[in-house]
Amino acid sequence: MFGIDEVRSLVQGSDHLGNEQKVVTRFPPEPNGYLHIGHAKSICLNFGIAQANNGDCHLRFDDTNPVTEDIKYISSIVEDLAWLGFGSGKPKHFTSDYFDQLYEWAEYLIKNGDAYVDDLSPDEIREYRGTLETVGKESPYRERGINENLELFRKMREGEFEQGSKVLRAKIDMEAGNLNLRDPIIYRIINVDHPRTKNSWRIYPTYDFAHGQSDAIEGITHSLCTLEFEDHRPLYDWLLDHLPVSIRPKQIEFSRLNMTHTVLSKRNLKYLVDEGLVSGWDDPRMPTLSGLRRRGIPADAIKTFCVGLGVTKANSTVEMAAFDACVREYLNENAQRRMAVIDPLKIILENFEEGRIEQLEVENSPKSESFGTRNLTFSREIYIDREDFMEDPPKKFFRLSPGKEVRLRYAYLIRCKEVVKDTEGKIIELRCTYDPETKGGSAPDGRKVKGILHWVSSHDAINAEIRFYSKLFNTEQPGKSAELIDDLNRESILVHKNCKLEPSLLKFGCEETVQFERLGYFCKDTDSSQINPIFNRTIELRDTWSKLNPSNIS
RNA sequence: UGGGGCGUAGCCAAGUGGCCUAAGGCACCGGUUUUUGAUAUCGGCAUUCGGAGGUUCGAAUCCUCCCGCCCCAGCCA
Repeated sequence: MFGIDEVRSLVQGSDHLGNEQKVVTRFPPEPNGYLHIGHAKSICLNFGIAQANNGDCHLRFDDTNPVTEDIKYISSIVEDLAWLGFGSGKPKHFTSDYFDQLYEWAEYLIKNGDAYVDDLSPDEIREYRGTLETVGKESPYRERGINENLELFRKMREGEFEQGSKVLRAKIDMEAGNLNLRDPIIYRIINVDHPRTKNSWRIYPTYDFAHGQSDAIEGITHSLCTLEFEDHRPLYDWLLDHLPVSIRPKQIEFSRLNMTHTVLSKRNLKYLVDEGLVSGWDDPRMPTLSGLRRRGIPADAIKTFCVGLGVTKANSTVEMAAFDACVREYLNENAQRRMAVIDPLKIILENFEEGRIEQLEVENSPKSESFGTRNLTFSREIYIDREDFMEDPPKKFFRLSPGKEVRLRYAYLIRCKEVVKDTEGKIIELRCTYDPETKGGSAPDGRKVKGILHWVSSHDAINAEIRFYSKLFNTEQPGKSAELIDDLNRESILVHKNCKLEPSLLKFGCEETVQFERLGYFCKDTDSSQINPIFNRTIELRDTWSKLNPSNIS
């Protein structure tokens, strides 16, 4: 087990390096999906170590399999990476750029008697490989002559053989306990054009034959990868030992990020998208970087979270609450405050003159004066949230109820005089009075008012749709004890229409997350338009009250 | 009776033989402050390090055995 500092010292104290060698790491996504928070961990680790050591970190697309990869993913990956604050904005490294070198090295192996062309079928290869508990047996083609191998391999390259009919294998040890060493396939025929090399190649190197070598070509000193590649390290080293490479990258494994209440595998994420269970890769409920961004989570909050993660070899699952805490901590310091009413309940202030409008200058954040101030308008008719009024309140409810007094944030103390209902008995309006002596919210007589409500003035409030997002799955480990779909939280999105916002909110951009006081953090959604503003709830505020009295929250 | 890993509080995780009757964060519980039931702040939360033996004056740290969990039988990465 090792911590991030140990990875750093591992890097710094590496004896496999020459004294003066610069540390170079790499982040090697395969262009076949979108980046998610798990990738962010790897990104922050790799780029972080490079920065800490005055080194470099290469974004390298590991594009060795043209059947699953697509060029369209490259731009999203580059974009997400740049959003996080890493990379130059344009991709510079591709495994496919090394196909010529890789091919040459394959011939080098053949010439040294370290690789051979195998005619066994895929089924036969599997059969010959043996099982976890029984050794494999050697292919009848294993002892072909070097010239025959060379000739066959060149014909493979020329496209003379059917896909699946031949492969190039490293000649290692069919009896090895580690299956990866049982003559691993290093080149296979794939009669498919490559997104970048087009129709130049009919054979493509496997991950095992491409990764370490690409590392060597780029001068990568530390190749950090996830635990499932531990078994591949002996092969990674074997290949480098048998090839004329000048530098020796070192593979170091650490555990991938797992989080509760979500899924972090391409397969499951793709399933959610393909089945229409979410609106797309950038659905605000998705743990993808594009989804988190759309939900309003700042890149810096993600980075802080990732830097704080343990870099160890223990399989672990981080509670979503830890991520939430990180997001709240960041937003509490950096987000401006505004007021918004989700479910408007009209209040008429009977003693406030009709037609009169008052301007109130209020701070944009209690955290720092540097956020500046804005004006709120106050008028005879205002809205509060329906949830903040109870006709027959429980004991500790200190919001508004008949006869009670509360403070309207930044404005005045008001007292509820009368509840107006429609014929159905639904409350449609509250008649209240305000205390003119309490402008700004403090009473000259020093009387304490515990309840404080957010509000907007009906005079200039704007209408908006607000989408409340919550965890995508109800269970901590979705799909563990049921089908994935059964664990889905069917209420992970709740849309509220006809919400009332203070007008200054119109000026905010999509990624400028603001706090709606007493409610949470929100940001404008990309679906938003001038006439139809839409906001996403990024995350709710901590709420001790609803936790203590869940039944009091409608 | 294949190989490779991992096991410190509900979660993540420091710790590499003595200052460990085990840091820190999240979660949780309780107090204070508060014009956000937010924030801030204070306090509580492992006599114990998967278990059992052993070595040692001294062990989470070293040794032995045992138990549990994860990964590997793609011409995926």
